[in-house]
Amino acid sequence: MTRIYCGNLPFSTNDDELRDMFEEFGSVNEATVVSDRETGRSRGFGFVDMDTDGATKAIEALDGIDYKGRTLKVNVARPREERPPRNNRRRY
DNA sequence: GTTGAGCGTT
Repeated sequence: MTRIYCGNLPFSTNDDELRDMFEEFGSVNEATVVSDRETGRSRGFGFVDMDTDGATKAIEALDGIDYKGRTLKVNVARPREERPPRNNRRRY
């Protein structure tokens, strides 16, 4: 299984649409469009978890293509960034 | 609009 990052998505793209466009290259385990937790709006990128061979094919096929006026950026995802504690006020 | 979350215990 490989995690894929898909950036520059139109705000109109949903999890299901993202899954559907990757399904044609392999079995998608999980497809998620990231939304801002505080606004509920799409952040314009998402992640797809699928079979490694399908992921490779999908990256080659989808990276750089035009999708609804947006040039998609598709590549293997980086590990999730560590979040600093939000409930810890800075104190000096 | 470019690399996800949670909001005290999985």
